[in-house]
Amino acid sequence: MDYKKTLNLPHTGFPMKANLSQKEPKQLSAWESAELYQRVREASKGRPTFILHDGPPYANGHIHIGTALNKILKDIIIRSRQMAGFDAPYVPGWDCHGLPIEHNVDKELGAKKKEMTQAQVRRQCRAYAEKFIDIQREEFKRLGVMGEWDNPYLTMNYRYEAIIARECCKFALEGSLFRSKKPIHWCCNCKTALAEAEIEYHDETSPSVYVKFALKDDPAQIDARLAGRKVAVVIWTTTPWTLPANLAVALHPDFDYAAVAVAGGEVLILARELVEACMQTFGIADYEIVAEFKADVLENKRCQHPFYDRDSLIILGDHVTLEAGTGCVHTAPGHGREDYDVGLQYGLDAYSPVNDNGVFTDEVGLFAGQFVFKANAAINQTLADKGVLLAKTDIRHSYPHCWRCKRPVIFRATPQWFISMEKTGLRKKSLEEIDRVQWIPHWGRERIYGMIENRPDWCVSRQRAWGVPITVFICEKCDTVHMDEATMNHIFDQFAAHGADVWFEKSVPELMPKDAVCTHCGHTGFTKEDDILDVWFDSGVSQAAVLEDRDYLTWPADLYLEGSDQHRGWFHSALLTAVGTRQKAPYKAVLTHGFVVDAEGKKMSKSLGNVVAPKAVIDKYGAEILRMWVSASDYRDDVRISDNILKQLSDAYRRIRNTSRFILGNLNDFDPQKDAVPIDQMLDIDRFALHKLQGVIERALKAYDTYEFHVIYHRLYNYCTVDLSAFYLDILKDRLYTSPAASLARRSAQTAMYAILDAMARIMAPIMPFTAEEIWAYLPAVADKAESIHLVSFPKPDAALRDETLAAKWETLIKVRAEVTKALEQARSDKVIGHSLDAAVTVGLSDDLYAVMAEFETDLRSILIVSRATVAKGELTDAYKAQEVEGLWVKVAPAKGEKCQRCWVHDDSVGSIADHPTICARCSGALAQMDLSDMEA
RNA sequence: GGGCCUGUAGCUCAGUUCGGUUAGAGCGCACGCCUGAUAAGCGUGAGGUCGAUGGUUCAAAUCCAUCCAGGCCCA
Repeated sequence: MDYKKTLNLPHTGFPMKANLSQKEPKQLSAWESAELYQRVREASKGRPTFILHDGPPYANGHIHIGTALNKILKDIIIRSRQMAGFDAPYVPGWDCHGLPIEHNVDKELGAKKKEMTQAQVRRQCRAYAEKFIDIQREEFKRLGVMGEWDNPYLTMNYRYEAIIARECCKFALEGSLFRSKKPIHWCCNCKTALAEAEIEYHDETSPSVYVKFALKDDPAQIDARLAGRKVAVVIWTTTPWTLPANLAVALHPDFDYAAVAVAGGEVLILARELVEACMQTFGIADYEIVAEFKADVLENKRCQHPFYDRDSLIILGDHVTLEAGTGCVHTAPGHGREDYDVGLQYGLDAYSPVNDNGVFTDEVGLFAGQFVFKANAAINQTLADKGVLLAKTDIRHSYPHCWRCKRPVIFRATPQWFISMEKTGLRKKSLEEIDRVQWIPHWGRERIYGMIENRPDWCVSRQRAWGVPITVFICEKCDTVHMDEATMNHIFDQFAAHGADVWFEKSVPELMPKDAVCTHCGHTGFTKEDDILDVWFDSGVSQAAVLEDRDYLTWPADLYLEGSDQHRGWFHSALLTAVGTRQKAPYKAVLTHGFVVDAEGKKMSKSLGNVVAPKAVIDKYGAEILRMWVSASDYRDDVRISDNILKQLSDAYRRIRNTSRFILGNLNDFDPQKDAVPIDQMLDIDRFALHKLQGVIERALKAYDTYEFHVIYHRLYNYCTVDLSAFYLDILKDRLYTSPAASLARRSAQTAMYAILDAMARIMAPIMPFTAEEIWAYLPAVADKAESIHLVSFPKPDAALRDETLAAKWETLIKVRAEVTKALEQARSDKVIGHSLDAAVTVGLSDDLYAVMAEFETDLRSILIVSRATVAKGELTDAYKAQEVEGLWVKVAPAKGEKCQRCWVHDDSVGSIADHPTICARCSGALAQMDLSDMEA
């Protein structure tokens, strides 16, 4: 007789090979046609909500691995909050306006753009954004991210655009939106402002001049030795044309400066460290340092402008360097970013007497009407004539050029719109709100606090085409900004109906409410502002346009989750727009993740060739493995990815999958409703297994709560390997296979395994939605079993299944077992045994250990997976002495008796049973309870 | 250059808050067993100057300083 047929071997249709990359798309479309997301929403109606508000990715290009990390983390959180008992809707969004899209459309259009209206260009940009929204939407869905994909929020939706305008108007209404001049890159040929991304750097030859600025104040105040002398501060510049706009000379607060006496009794001031080099440049051999001092003695002293009758103030700034020049920096706040920033601190005007063509205005007198670069020569001549030009050479250096016409650009101050950090207390209130938010990790608080504390007013102007305009009107007569509730609502209604395009398509009277009158001068003629809002404003107000505008969401959000760069980006703009209009932070908690780096921890870049594309990972391993990668990493720090790491995860996946498959195979004849064994009738080891499971559940739920997913991954994986596969399931095989199918012994094991796999599947569901669903489908049917695992809740730890006393005994037994396996291994290498069932084991125990182990003696054979196991008191001779446990000796000998052909245990009873001479008494007893009619045939 | 952060076995992570016995786990690797989870399963073993240096202390992966490497954001 073939006794193998009398065994209950595992059977399941659950495949060993996952074939993820092929099967995932099928699963996704099945979920989609079952409208799973909608069903989850319906099922969780009335529960407390958990709102994770999605930060909108930019609708340009394909997703990259960092976007995948971000979206998968969000999905894990959404799914886990959902399964923890919340109603957790997910509304994804896209950021649609802005320069990069306009830039790419520009490239596509080429020369055609010049013949198009702004409205036509905007339509092209809209179509471009739509295309990439569709691409990215499919890519996100492929990651297994579940959400409201058919109704995402888009910053270019008409209603969203209307809300952007409305929020902008609110800042104008309360008076924190104001106009001021600020230098920007300007192309004189294209007559347009340029963003940093539109600048290319090329080498250029410029004049390099050293100019004396005569000190007007009494030099004795600086140093007594300078009393009565003619003193001048020496500056260096490569843009003489900016000298007409000079308002100051900047020194570094930490540098030493020297007063150098030269021929004729004149004294020159410059950085101590640069004296020698400069004197050489000036061709002055005969000089003497008469005094040295720190820069602060010069602060707020006045110099004479070299060719105008006005002062140039001496100021201090950290941007001054000793790399070139004199350590005294010519400062024209209207023509340089650093000059402007330092000028702000001294209340200097962003003076910029240059028009759109790059030509000096009439204000400058001497050089009016000249193109700035051409004026360099005339200015240098004037300096020479005035006797203030110390040296002049040419220099080749890297200089910014226009990306389109390739000509050198200038820095020029033009009117820009700002949101004041001070006028309505925006900075102070934002800082207070920061302390009401939970920052995870906690250092996020320091990071954003420092930024808000130090940032300048928010420049919201962009001289672009693709975006939402700054919707304010300006009185033609008195230049006053016009904004009131009626105007705000009028703009909102028109934008909501037609989009922001109406601003460019309709006339001012059409855009304003009837009878609008300037509150300042009573005039009724207005102009509209042309500038576009900074796109950070667009996404910043998503808290208003999404959270507040959809009735199933809440304001503030429970959580914002983005990369740590967003402390300056979205977390920042969302905070300012919300505090400015609603006095509160738009989020209760902010979670940040690090960046994806390569195997060496280096950032990914095309030039290094270390970029990992999500699609490549999905095609090779499946989205599930990518998701496991996300869950296995401690994302608060930077996250490494490499083929080696993915391969490791792939191995781990197979282990989890196989463990699940083994359990499913052993549950094929198990109906939990009929066959489940009550806990008090279950075998000890099965009860111990359920006890351990409670710990796993508890740990996992806690980790989901604190967003520490790598803890779950490690716990789940270790549980599968150590607790289940190498211990519990290995021991169970004998009982499962050889006991009669419906026996208590087997049903007890099945009861435990069913609880284990059910819990495991639920715990892994947020991380591995595909595999969890697959397991769910194969789990035995019970009444009210949900169609999808994504409709059910997490398992709840059950105190009734815990038994600490039992567990303590088993933990001791596990330590003993570990020592026995070592002894068995030694016997195996000594060729005493092969399989552990070839062995008979005797353990010698100290009194303490014996007290625990004696009651296990009956089961010890099966627990150790040997043919015979006996316990004895005290030391054994000729035995293996335990290394890790005191008072334990193990003696291994070949098992006596024939090997039972059915259960493979060596036992004396084999051969003694007449009907079945090749099997043991235990097996023959089992057979007696079975219907053998099928098998014998 | 400044702000914030990170650095524990080949890999992914514990341990660092409140210093205390030979620094842990799993994977991978090597070797062995099994062939009734089989493109599976079990076991044993080797692997770390805890980024470096200096300091505080009876005692440092843990506290302090400096440096090195890397990341994000600024300049």
